[in-house]
Amino acid sequence: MKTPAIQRFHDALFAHWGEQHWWPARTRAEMMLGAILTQNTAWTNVEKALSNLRKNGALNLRTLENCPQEKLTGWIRPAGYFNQKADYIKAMAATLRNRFDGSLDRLFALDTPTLRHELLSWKGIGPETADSILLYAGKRPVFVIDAYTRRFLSRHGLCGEKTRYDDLARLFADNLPADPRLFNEYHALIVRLGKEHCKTKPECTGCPLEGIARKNPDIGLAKHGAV
DNA sequence: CACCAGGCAAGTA
DNA sequence: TACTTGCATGGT
Repeated sequence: MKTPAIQRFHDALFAHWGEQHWWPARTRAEMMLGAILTQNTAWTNVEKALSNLRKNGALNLRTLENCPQEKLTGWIRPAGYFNQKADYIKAMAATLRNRFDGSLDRLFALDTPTLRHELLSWKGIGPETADSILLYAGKRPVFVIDAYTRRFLSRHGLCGEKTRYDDLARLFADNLPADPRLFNEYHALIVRLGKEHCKTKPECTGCPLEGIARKNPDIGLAKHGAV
């Protein structure tokens, strides 16, 4: 199904804000830790947790696998759900060593479908976290469907409330070239839109997308401001 | 005080 | 398959 607005929205957002330089992490390990820590949690709290890990030289999976559980929960406490997330991180580190010789290079040598299936088999890694890792650490052309993306699509009448994750992902895959750089920027732009604009102005007056919504009857300005 | 924030697993019907 | 519940901190 063709939905040209998907491409147009990206172009308008990119023209308005430009490159977003995501994911904010220096290494794949830091990226993957952030992906777990940010689950249902404000990014500002994740930054505190990552800062604690960095201060203690624990932004790598070998250190994290061997450190005491109480150390780890203490460091990531600000990110919430710290008992669960500590287990997820410990399990990730152990799996990486047991099945991939502790090498992220070996993990990311897997082809995209195999790597996605592998990540989804890890405790604490669901579709959103897996796809974040695929896109931002693995540079694969996989679109991330998170709470911001759902709100964005829903507000613009491009999906229903109960649309499945895979159907939302297909909406992007079917209307964009499979370019990881494009997927990267688009998702980051959607998050920025949700964070700093639509959050404070749900009606989206002055929103970078208002003009597009006005010109396209299939989108409809009425739905533009809907929840 | 309530409500939310870049989810997921486990249990139930 | 389609709900429901627990997990937890910090900001508004």
